[in-house]
Amino acid sequence: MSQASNGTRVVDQARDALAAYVRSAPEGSKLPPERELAQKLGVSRTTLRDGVSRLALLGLLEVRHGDGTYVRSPDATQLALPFRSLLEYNPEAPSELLALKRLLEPALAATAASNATDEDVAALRAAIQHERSELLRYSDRRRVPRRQPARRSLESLMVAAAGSSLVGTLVGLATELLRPTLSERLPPAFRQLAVEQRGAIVEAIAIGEPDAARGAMELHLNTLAKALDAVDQNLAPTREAAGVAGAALA
Amino acid sequence: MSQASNGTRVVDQARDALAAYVRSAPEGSKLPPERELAQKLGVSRTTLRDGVSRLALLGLLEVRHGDGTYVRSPDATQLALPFRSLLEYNPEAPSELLALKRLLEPALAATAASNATDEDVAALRAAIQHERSELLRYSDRRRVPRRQPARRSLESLMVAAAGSSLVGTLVGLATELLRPTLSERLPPAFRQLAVEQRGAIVEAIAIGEPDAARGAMELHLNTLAKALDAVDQNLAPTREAAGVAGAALA
DNA sequence: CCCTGGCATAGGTCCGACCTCTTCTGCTAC
DNA sequence: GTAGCAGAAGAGGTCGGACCTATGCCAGGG
Repeated sequence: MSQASNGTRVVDQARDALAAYVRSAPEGSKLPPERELAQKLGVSRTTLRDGVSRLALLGLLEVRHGDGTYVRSPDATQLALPFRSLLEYNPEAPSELLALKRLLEPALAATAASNATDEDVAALRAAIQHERSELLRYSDRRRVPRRQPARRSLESLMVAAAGSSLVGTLVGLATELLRPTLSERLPPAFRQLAVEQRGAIVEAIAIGEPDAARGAMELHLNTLAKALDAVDQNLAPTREAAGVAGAALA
Repeated sequence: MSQASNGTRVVDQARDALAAYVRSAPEGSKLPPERELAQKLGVSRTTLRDGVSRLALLGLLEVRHGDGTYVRSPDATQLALPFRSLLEYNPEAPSELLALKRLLEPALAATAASNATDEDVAALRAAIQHERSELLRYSDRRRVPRRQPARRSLESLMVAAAGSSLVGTLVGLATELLRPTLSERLPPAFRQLAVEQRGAIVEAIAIGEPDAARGAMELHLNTLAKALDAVDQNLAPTREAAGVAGAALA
């Protein structure tokens, strides 16, 4: 195992024992009560709780007050926590997240285009259709309402279509961290263009053309970057970025 | 502040209070003892320790047994922890890490070529020279000795030259996680080629040619990927990967 | 001058008690 | 018979205090 794990501290042993326990347990299963588990591992409940807390922070466990502790599979949402604290210090975070997406997502879209199943394509189209209908319904309001948690984003579906890889996890992470900034700072008029660009990505994936998907994604992210830059300089972003997108589409 | 922070749990309040404390404290400063700090925040020492443990896991604090708790600035090393646990499950981790590096590092090398100062270049050349001498000294041994902690890797210097960005952090992270696998699974004969390829990258950065740096980095990573694939299939990697590198150099 | 030993202080672990929340159960009222 | 509420049971959350162990510092002896 990793050499960073061992140590003379009891809590590390407890954490490793717990990690081994969790590894062999099925997703969603319930752990024994803390008192019982502590006795079984030969440590105090305080120490056990410390170890549980660390694994919970890593997303391997979910602790529910009054109910129990459950085995979870870590995903981007859990990993977002450490990154969030890191990015809170940095005012450049949005542009850096976007830069990261520009490096990763074109490749991810290409992979998705090669691997997507019919079900993936159906889900992607449904997501786009949902975005379109949402756009129509709330086009006259300033604030976009809270999106339904059940509805997965285009990015997460793309990640699924490309296969759950490290790159996919990072893309999901960056997307989640960037989402609030985009919805706050970009004018609503931009959503129309963004949705259509995302639709183009989906269709490129649907017909299984990696290069087309890559190009469509690059175009989309370039547009977003331009818009964000314009907002940063207190300019009206609509004209310039829309012009860029239009020229590229022609 | 983040809405994920608040909650009815005492430990969350303590953690937030601590985070605020840490934010305003200078790097390297020492926190008050746990007993005192717990009383000051109005929570028990158990709860305070839980909060401290979480911030330590995020890399914002460093706890030293018998000494004290110190304020730290989070870096890639700290962020590596959650990722390490995530990647321990995945046997495909090395190839995925390498895939990530292939997406990020060429761009990073290009940026470094545009931004590197004379001091950066000097440090990069020194790092390469050190790798060369190390190669000579230990060329007849199987194991490469533990590298000096004071000596920074080519990657971390490149990150510094490119400016400390999110992409740089991720590259440093991937490099650190991948290092043990590479040193274990790649034959020692490969180090000679790798060092020379890295030297080419450094010289491209030195003369300020982004495209050359990008290309040199792509070549280096392609070679690594080929070699790793060959090892995975229990083949002798030297011939094939060296051939690829030679062809690309011609 | 260096080394060594011990003391003060810091974090690490344990215990046992109590609090709060969730769930389930069984009684009660309609 | 069913809907709804109250209580019990059991889970995690918090507490305070005791003791263990590692570190840093300083005095004393070589």
